[in-house]
Amino acid sequence: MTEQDASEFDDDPLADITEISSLQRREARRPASSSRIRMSGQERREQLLDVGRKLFAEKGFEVVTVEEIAAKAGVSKPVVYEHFGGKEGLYAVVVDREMNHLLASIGDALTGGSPRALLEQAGLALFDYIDRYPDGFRILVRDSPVSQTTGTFASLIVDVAAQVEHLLADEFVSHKLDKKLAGMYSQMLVGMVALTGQWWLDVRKPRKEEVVAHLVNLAWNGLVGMESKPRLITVSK
Amino acid sequence: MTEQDASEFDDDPLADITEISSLQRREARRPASSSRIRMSGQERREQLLDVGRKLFAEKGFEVVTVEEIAAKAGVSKPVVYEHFGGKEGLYAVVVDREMNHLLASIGDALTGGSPRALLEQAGLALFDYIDRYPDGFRILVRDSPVSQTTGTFASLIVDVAAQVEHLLADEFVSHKLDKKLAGMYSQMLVGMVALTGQWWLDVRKPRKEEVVAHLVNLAWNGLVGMESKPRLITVSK
DNA sequence: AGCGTAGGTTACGCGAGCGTAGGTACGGCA
DNA sequence: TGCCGTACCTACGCTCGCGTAACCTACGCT
Repeated sequence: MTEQDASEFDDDPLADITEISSLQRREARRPASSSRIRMSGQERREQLLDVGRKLFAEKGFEVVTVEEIAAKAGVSKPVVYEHFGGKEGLYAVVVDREMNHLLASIGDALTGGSPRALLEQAGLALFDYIDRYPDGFRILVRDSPVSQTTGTFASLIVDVAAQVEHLLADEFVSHKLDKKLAGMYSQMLVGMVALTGQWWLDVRKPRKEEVVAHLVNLAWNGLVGMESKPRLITVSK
Repeated sequence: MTEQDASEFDDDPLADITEISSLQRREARRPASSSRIRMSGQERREQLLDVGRKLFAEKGFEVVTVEEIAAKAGVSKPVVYEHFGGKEGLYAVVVDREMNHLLASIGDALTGGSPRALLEQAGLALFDYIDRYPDGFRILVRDSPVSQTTGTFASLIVDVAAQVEHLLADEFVSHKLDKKLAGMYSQMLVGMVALTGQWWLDVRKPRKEEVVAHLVNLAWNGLVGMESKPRLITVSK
């Protein structure tokens, strides 16, 4: 239990280095003797971001070490510090980029239409993002509801829930429903979607369009059938 | 950014010690000089569990240190090792107990009735638990969807989702719906409830019965209006 | 040829946190 | 009254991970 599993770091310093296609070509026509790869600053930066994203997604911020990141990138620690000033710096950039990726995707998808169409489009956009950048999504949901003390970073879920709350509130008032309920229902919707997304990340079984269709189905039916003062059929004990 | 906030540990070694009522009485009739408290093994064990639960809930497993736990309990590190063999040991016991608490609460509440009544009762039981043991709930949801590599411990959400899946599957077949969808819908329901629970943990604003009523309302309407082959109204781009 | 610079490297200092060895206070019991 | 066990302490060793100082080297440029 106290043991870490070994084989974390490979012996061959080249085995685990993330591939950068253009770079592979560049290195291919080199004397085979010079085994060490030299990238431009920009290339290295991008590569470190890739490596970091993957590791953070797998193990979480605290558990990942700078040495680990450097090793997987085939460089030594100071390189990481050179580019990002440390683990937090790298993490911050990773999170920021993913956040922008995601928000842009969803923002683009929200091109008018009926509320229901909006819902569908947002769902599709989200699942497209999950499909394309699973590691990013893993990171964004990981330190999300937690954040309180742990993460000094932005919390996706909280942000999204706030946005959804706004949209819902408008919809509620135009349907003569209590606006104060919007916060609660946004939590329900976001939680529903977020966990389903995490689940789909691993199973990938129904096509994402199908998942979104069911998601929308549940949410929509739930919302149109909504009562402002629902009663429980069982008496409170 | 790199700084930790100070004032983690108090100067007064007694200020932060968790109170155990029976013990306070015992100590009250002691010579005031002996400031150090001596508990029975059982008492100390329970107290350490209390302290640990609270800290784990606040900061998460990795961030909490054994010294911190010991300090807050008013003892020194070896005492913790004596009882639990380390941080992981203590954590394991905390999680195990909370898990049992919760499952017992919900299990007790599931005393037959219509499916809808079942849903309501389970919801009420869950929110009762959240209400009574907020720290426990925080811990149980924290390392839940993550688990993959990080947590060697049981994952509440996964377990619960599996249970819900079973219940749903039965219900689905009797309504001529595809049984394979049960897994997906269980994720939706569990995610919905879990995030709403976390949210309510902090705001506590609508009474829990009301929250559950809305939760059931959304879920129930969503499920009865369920289509086996929902279509998206927007064409897939 | 010489040299500046970009992209590295090795090697170390340092603090935090884990876990343990060995000793102390004290109450009950022969 | 002396012994034993239980609860608890101080003090240390060790490892790991962060961050930095100082040095290296290939390559383009004039």
